[in-house]
Amino acid sequence: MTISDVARVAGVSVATVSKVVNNRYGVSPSTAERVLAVVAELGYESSLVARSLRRQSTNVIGVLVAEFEPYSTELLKGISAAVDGTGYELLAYSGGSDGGAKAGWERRSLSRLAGTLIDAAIVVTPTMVMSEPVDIPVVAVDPHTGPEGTHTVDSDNTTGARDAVQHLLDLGHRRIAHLGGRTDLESARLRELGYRQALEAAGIAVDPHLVRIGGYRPETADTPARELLDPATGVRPTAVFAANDQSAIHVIEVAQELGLRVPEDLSVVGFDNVPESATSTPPLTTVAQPLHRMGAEALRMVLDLLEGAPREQHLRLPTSLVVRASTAPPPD
Amino acid sequence: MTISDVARVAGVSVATVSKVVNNRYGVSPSTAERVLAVVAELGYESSLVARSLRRQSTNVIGVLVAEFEPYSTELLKGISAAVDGTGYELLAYSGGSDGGAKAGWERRSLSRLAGTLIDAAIVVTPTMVMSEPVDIPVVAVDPHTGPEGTHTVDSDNTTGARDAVQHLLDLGHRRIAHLGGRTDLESARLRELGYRQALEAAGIAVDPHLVRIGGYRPETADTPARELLDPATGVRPTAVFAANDQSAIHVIEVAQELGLRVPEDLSVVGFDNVPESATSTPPLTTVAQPLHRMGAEALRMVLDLLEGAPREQHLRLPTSLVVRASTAPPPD
DNA sequence: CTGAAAGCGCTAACAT
DNA sequence: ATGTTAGCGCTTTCAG
Repeated sequence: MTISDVARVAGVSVATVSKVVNNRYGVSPSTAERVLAVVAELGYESSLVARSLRRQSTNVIGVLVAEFEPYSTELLKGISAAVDGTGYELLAYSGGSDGGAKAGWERRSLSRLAGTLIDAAIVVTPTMVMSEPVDIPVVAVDPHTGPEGTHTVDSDNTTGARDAVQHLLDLGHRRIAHLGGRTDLESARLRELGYRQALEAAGIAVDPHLVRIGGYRPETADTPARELLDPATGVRPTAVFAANDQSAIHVIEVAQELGLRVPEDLSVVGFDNVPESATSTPPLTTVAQPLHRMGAEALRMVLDLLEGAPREQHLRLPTSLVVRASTAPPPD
Repeated sequence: MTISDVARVAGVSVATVSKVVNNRYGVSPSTAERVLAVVAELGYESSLVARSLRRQSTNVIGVLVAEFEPYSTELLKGISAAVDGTGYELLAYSGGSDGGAKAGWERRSLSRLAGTLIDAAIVVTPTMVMSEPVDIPVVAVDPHTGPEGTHTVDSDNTTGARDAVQHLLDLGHRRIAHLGGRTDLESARLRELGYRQALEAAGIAVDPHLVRIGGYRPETADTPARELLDPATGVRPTAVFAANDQSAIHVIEVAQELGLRVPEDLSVVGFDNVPESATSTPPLTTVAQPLHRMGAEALRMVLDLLEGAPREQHLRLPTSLVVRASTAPPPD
């Protein structure tokens, strides 16, 4: 079903059909009507691909993610709600499958889609500096290098992390471990920073054995979580602050597998407040990022960029602590 | 950054570059090496659009949704996890914005993407019969007309709904309302059927005043929810079985706004078990659909179709009741 | 082994 | 008002 089919059936040239479906001047009402009838009859819809190859603008915003997991899909919900009524459509592309291991997926995806398929892009947790700028507006959410280079939207990771650890300190914990995030992400660095700041402020030295890299994903968090909770490794922490909810939930599962009760024997705090954090057993205490709002703001920003409106290069939103049932005073 | 740029810098023709990047025969090792070096240096990545216009296959599976809300994103998580390691990439397209009101979005989106951009499609809650079959494999999740025509994946809506209502009956409820779903979706029809069956089996006549159309969305559910709970409309129900979680959560909000306590004054049951159902206050009792698995199965099915493997046309997965805190015996 | 040329579906100048 | 033509970036015969 191509434009040629329509042209043939309607007895006109493809150019005329193109003009009609794009409301261009220079076509008689009668022909336009006839063409429109054929379009409706055949159910013709112009190919996004062919059109975008020829045109400069497609009216679609790309959302580039490594994979569709709780974090990116929450963002997506916010973006989707915000795009409503703007006339733009959304195209979410996951080009970094295979365990999220393929570094540089965002540059690849951007090259593949930009310039043609999408007018602008929101890229979620890019792992690299977007050195060579593409020709379309790009907003990064939770970027690699933190505020610098491209436009970004993120939340106050340091303060959020400090609040999380302070909550554990207030409960009486002293041996607090940190299961870090992805070393290539600024957010992970800042959360660890907040962890260290909170401990220092409380006059507690950071025990290097209690700080591990969890990688943000359940699979990558498994080994470090076991090491942290293994009695053979040293004195077990009474609490774990994990760098995100997915790894925090995995810590709970590992703990329970090891016969530890949460929160009686071990307190666990996460980060993000994805909906899944409320469904774990016990429900997870976590630092909430305003993910829907972050998505909406990223969309707003990329739209402004598209229209040439001036924008601050960075937007940082506040976090808030959500206390649920995975934290309690330490044993003894 | 196009193939011509690479060709120029490498001092070869575009045809040669194309052969190199696609591992075609007939290129001397030395040229290939030189081209590859330029590709790496320039960070060239072939345009998905241009390539797909010329080729027949793109190795990307399309997921067509009206919007990114809790239901479709849960499916997406399952699809995303299942695509990992298959070599395919995912492109989720939301073409039905503007309140999800634009009927026929799935046909439009399919026409725009099929044949070029995507090799196959999973379409989520299509509102129309996909009469004119496109030339690519399509699997529908929770379709309009129920098992018929295209390949489908869904869950046992009738049994699930019966279980939900039976749970309320077991608690002692007799005046049980139903806030229905989207009339254009088979799932909504079947859930209402289950509701009626359960009441009939218990010897309770269905009160027409207690059955309203909620449309699956918070906005569309608002008015019918208020009518259901308005004392002026008649004797208030002691329980509401909503056709999905989003509208059930909205019922809880409306009830609380009206000064009703959930579950003391009003019990509420939802359907789907999206993660959000656990975060409402109180947490929602609901019928769980295996959404991740449904997404994974839909992907598996569409991949089999792509490879010409024979498949049953319909796959129906079981539901299960998840009892949380939004249900209790009726007042008095 | 390499390049010239055609063509995928469409739009935009430019004729007629 | 309509049609012809070129060309978007790429792959693929087909000559050289």
